[in-house]
Amino acid sequence: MTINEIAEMAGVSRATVSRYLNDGYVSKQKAERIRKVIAETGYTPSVSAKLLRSNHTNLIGVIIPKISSDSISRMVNGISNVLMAEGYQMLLACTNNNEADEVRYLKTFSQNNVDGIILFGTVLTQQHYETLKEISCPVIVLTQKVKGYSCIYSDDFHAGCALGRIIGKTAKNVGMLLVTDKDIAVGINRRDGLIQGLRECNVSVDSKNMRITNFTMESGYAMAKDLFKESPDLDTIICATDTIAAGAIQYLHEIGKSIPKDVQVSGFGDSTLASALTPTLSTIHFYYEEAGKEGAELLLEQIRSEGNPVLKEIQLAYDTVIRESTR
Amino acid sequence: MTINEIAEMAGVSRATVSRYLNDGYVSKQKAERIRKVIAETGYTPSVSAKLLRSNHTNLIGVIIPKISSDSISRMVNGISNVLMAEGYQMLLACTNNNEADEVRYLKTFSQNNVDGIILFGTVLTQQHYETLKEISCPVIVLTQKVKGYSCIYSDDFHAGCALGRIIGKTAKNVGMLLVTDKDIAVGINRRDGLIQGLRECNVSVDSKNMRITNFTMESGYAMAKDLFKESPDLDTIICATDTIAAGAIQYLHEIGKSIPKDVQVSGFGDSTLASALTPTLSTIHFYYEEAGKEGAELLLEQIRSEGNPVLKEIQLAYDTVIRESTR
DNA sequence: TTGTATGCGTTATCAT
DNA sequence: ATGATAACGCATACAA
Repeated sequence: MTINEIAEMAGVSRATVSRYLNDGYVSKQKAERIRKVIAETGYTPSVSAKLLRSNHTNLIGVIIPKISSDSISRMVNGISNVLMAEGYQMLLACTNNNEADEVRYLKTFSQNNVDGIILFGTVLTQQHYETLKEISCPVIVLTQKVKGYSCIYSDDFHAGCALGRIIGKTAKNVGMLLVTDKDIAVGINRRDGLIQGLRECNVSVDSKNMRITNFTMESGYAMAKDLFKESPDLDTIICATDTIAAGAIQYLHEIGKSIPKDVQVSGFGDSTLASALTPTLSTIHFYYEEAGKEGAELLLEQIRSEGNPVLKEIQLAYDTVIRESTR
Repeated sequence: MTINEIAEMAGVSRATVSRYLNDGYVSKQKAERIRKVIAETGYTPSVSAKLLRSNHTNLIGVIIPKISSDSISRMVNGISNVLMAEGYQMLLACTNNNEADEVRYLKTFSQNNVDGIILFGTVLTQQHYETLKEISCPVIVLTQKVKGYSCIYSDDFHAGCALGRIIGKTAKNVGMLLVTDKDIAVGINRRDGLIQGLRECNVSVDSKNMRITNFTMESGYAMAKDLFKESPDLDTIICATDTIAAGAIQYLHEIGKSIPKDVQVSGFGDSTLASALTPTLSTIHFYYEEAGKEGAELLLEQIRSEGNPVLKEIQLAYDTVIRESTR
């Protein structure tokens, strides 16, 4: 079924059918004839042909570091809802934390003429910046603050402060399970916020009691073990994510430490995991779904106002969620 | 940048450039000239235009019921890896368990000329079958067995048997936390397998000790509560998914039951959750990532052999994973 | 081996 | 209000 056949069947020109489909600037009678033919044939216009002319694809590329993450899937969910509602489709690329793949997908998406890109930032290299510059469509960055681009991020620093202030009240010997400081939001901001909050309670953390994990439960377990080999008398383990905390808790169970009596533990992110753990995990709640929603809306706004780029930075709120794993 | 400009700059016809890009049926010298110009300009062919002619998009539509699920994200990961490696892109649509949306996305994808569709089946209605029939591109169904379509599914029934046989050895009063029996794989097959396995141990389950949950932790919690109000002396809770089991465990902790001494608990799926819970959860491991991989490969095979449709059913293996939550 | 000409299904411009 | 016609960027049958 093409517009030509419809036109012929309705006894009008294809231009009229096109107008019927778009402006609607058609006489009552012809409109009715066209309507009928379309209904009978079940004709739907070719998307490719339409796009060849209009030069936009209604496709949005979304690049995420991994798919099996509670926080990421919540954000993607927020994005997806907005996009679908607005008639856009979501192209999802997963890099499995491979920075080079991030750059690669950035290029692929750009070549495929997506109307916009949402990049979940983790570590942003020089490569990233160069590729971003070459890209013609709007890009917005999620979870990291990056100059020159619209971005949505959480207030990791102050969330860390808030959590640090609470935990600091009942902490003496603190160990920290962190992530690479190449990740500004999670690696640096959370750490610095926590340290600042603890300091306000006159608690300091010796750098020998800090470990870098790679975001996984296994690595949380391993580094907790390592930490206790170094300092067996730790009474507090602060983790950069809930997943890491889950690994730490596993280890503490294993060596028979009671949580929070012997050792208190905290996470970050308020994942499903956090309330399923025993004891339930004290953590920071971020409005991830909201972040995704805002991100998608911002992108759409940017797409629609082509020419005058609307650069915006949106910082989302957080809540401290105190459960059973802290004293 | 269009193929015309490249042709002009290279001093050849656009047909030659096109051939260079596709068949490669071009003389050395001209090929070199073209290569150079393309390298200089950074030209990439317009996808839309190419597709208008060739009528295929290199796009694969994937429809999933929800994104924040361990099993689903593992399968999607498997799919994604294969697709990306083969130069396809993945269009992801999430229905949030809304059956009508499933049908809607099936149509949308079809209209957008995706080359193939992977449908994560949950509940398949008459609507689904009718829409599937109208769709011209290959479709493969994941996690459910459906006649007339290629599908990949786990052996839920026998997995249930195996688990039932093990748990049956130490069970007397069994409660079950199930899901709707509209979901053949999870709702019926797992249940029937479990019951069969238990029966082999001369354990039977009273239907008054069964509850239907809606896949969530909250619902697992609520139905466990409901179950114990009915039968306070249950010594075994068998759940249709790990997530449901997590909710049940939460409730058992709350009422002070010791796991597995007082009550043993089992799940299904071997999610990350399963090893993070306290006690760690006995469950069934399914090769989800493998399922996704096989699904994507099967779809690609089907796309490439257009005309003679290759209908295949692949049933994946399972492992029983016995951890601390069972006796 | 190369170039010319045509068509893919739309939309937009221009007359009428 | 409507229809003819030209573009969009590419691939391909055919001619050379």
